[in-house]
Amino acid sequence: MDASQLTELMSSHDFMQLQHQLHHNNNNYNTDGHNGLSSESAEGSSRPVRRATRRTSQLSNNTYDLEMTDSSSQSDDTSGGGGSSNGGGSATNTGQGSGGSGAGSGGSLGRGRGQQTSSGACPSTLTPNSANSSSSNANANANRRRKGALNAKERNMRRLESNERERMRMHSLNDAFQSLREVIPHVEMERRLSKIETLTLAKNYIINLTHIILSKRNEEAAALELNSGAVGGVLLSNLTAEGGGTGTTSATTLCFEDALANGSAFDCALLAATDGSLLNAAAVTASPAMQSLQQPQAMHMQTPLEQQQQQQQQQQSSHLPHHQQQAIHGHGGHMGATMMQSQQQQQQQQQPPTLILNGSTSVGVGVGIGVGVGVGVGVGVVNNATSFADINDNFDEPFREFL
DNA sequence: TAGGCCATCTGGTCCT
DNA sequence: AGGACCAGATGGCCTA
Repeated sequence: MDASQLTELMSSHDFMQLQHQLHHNNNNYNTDGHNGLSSESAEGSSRPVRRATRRTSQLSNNTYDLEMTDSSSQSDDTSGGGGSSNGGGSATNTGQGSGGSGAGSGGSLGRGRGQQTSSGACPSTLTPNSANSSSSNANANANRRRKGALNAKERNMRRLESNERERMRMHSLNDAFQSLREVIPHVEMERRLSKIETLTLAKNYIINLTHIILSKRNEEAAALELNSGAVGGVLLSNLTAEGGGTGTTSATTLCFEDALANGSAFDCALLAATDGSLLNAAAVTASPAMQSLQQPQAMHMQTPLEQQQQQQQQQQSSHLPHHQQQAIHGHGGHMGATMMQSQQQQQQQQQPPTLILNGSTSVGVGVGIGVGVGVGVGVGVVNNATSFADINDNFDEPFREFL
């Protein structure tokens, strides 16, 4: 898959096609999920290597002359960078800075942030000149030169510090981009995603997930009506059963981590049981690409037949007694006797819905997880539960209504 | 060789 | 006042 194809897919928001492409791609690009830089460099992408090289080289080539004391070239021109002995950037600024109408000043005018008080002239360049004109005797000039010399050295130091901070800031930004690359499902490429590609894919992926959530929510709402008030599988919705004698609604947990770790089929059975019974389950098909981030060998696209079988299983399970349902397909670390006890305990309380995003973010305490071929009942106890209201504030529509 | 992408420097602006 | 943020400029690296 080349860049043009990827761009086309990104523009079409077609993540299913992306998944399909991924399914046919045997490349193990970025499958470790954590060491993106090293893995990519080992797989032929030169960008990470180049970045690391440039990090060190730039630092070592930083030839700022901290001993420069020529106030005529530095104190009078704060924007031209005359004292800088760095690369081409400062060379260009030397010609533009003193003019006050260089590209830098013009570019800042276009920023939406804040107000602009000048229309191109650089105010900072006037301050040293005005200070210079205020002193007329030799002592004052000498003091000014000494002061200017100190200012030059100090400015150089400040500039170095500022450059270092800017580098660190950009590095953190790039690290964030890398983290984003690692969680976005995308078709393997011989090179890593560029920044713009990463952002575009992330945006489209969020859009697709939103659509999935909304569609599932609609399905559950329809199922809820068919079941005459029975509480069905709920996806990120805090449904409260008011009819059918079902009592209160327990927490609903959507554990993407479980889905990712489940292997072949990663259909989340989302349970919202009032008394622990499994009434319905929603199958959420996670992205194979996302799954491949943690399990590169596993790749399973749910076929229509499998979906039908799963629906049948779900329907069968929905008629099982409580104790039998608990025995169905327990899942991994979230299952077990103690978990069941915890579930019963937690069912005594009305819990907010829980959203676990790849094991890193947790909201509230969740009860009821079923992942895999069948459906099951489990208890997911989420540590470090954050205040539900606080988390809710971090979500924008349409997700806020789900929480 | 042109174009894309990136890292870095730099100065301006805003915020605390 | 100092730091964060931003955007322009520049040069290097890579690929088609």
